[in-house]
Amino acid sequence: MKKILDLISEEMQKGFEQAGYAGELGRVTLSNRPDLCEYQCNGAMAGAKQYKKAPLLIAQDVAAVLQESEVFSEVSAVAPGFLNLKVRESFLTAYIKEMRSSEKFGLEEPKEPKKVVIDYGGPNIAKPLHVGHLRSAVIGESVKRILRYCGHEVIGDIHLGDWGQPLGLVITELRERQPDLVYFDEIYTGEYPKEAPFTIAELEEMYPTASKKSKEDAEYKARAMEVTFKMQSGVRGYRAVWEQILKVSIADLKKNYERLNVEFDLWKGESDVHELIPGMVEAMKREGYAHESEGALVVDVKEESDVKEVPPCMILKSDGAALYNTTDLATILDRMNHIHPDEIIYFTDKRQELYFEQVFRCARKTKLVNPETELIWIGFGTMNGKDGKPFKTRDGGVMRLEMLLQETIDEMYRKITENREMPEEEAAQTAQTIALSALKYGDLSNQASKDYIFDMERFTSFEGDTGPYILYTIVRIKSILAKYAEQGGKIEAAALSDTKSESEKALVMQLTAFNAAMENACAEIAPHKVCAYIYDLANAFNRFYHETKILAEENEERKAGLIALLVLTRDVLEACIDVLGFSAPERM
RNA sequence: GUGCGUUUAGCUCAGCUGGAUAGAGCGUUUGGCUACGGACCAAAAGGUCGGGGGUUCGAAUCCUCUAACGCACGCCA
Repeated sequence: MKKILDLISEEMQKGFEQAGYAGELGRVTLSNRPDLCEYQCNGAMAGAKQYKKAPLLIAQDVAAVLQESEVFSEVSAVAPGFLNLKVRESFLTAYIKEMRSSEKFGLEEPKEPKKVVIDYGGPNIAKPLHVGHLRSAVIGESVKRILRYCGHEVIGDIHLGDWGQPLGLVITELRERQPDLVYFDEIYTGEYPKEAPFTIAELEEMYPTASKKSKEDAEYKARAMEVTFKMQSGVRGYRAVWEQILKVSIADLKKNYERLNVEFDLWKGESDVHELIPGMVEAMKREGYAHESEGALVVDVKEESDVKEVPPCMILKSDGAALYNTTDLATILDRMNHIHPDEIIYFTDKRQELYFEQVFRCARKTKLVNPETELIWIGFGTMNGKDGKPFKTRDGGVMRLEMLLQETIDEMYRKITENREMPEEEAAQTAQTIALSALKYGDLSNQASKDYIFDMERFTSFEGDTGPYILYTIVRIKSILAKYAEQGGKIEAAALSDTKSESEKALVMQLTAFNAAMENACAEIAPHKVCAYIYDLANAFNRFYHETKILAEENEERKAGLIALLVLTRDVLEACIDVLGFSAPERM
């Protein structure tokens, strides 16, 4: 169904045309002076020059022809030329009734649904998940859901880092510690053990150790590079260890992402495309795109319109080894071959901007993608601590994602058991649900591209612009609806009736803005717009709730109408938090 | 050095793509529970939108200069 602002604008356009002016002037927006009107139109001022007429006179002409409108209950022209509008309750009621009976509350399907691959998460199997991975996962997941909700076909790919130097380092460290493992016996031809020779905890500890050693000890580093090469070139035992690392690590990653309510459709990684690399590189050479420079193989990606230096995109290092660029390009090739997406969206730290610019240009130049394929990179800012510096643990180390989540859950558990009597198990479950909303809403309500400050106290608060506040509002509605059902009440969407108070009308108006808000968030790839929308909606509801008796309403017809309004509010809120990637409990 | 980003209330952030008196939350001050969840609601105080110049009837928003901070600039990812 059409967006409410479009419907209102259409009516306004008719007004302009009937009064003898151009219809396009009749664009209506939400009022920025709610004390004066509900909607406004500034077209008279925009048309003043064109018609060489005072804006106020134009506005008055338009207002005059709209006095009998079925949409507007009030149209007034005020200086210097604003058209102040109020809409009829019956118009709004008709709109939300249609919303209620429509799929996705009337959100229109896109004219041309796109096939989109979203590349997010990007953990390295040799390293533990830390807070830096949170943003990519949370934002990527939400964008995936928003696009999907809006009718696009979306494939989320975790794009594991499973083929680079970090793996070589970990294997080297393992060999240092357990040199006698059969994996490292290159004459061995038998089967390798099924059990991994390390636990996830050991694995997580080995990388930082090895990384530190390689920086201090050149010989160690050389060994690690050799090991990386052995693994990549398929030396049997090294490949078998690699498989063990992959297995142990993925099991742990799945557990962690599941707790975050993040689901990937594809668990592909760099290793999945490594066979594509030789052919791709060969083709780039053959077609004259790639050339040697300072010993390395590069593709020039400078363009004449550049105002800055854009270094060439490196395809192979001077030692002939592949690097991040190479696997990313091969991944694009792989996706084009097997998925044929219209669009690929990447979520990474914003420091990688230039890097992706190079990769995208290279992919275009070497015709890895079609000219119409959109490659979109979205960089997100750093999650900082209260001091404005990158978030650290109390003793200054890197905060592991698991720890952060657990701390948030503990804090939430403390709060709910303080306020409510609740069975142990339910409290634990609820604490998790609310903690996730706190963490995700705290992240998503900021613009992705900006750095943001992680403030546990603020995010877990039940007051203000927070996840828990949104959940509280939903739970409150559910509680009323449950009581209503206990009393034998029935829920009928058709019962929606004209609004009776200002706060009720404000709530309804906020509901009618749903499709515009969702569409906008989708078009701009901006989950924070969904957050802003539901925060306004929750506020509008709480205001309305506070001054309206619902279950105590004596007129049964009216009561049924109010209940229907509550149901719609709850459903819209839940649809929105679902695209944000969290959910609401029944009680809290 | 070059390029990109940020700068809005004490703090954390919005600002619907140029409109009226720049909005929220937290914090501060004050008021409101014999209704359905007071983990709520209402109100007040608090801003020369980093600074200068320009375009426009009209600028936080567009252009330009400038300052501070952050980031990136070939063999890391």
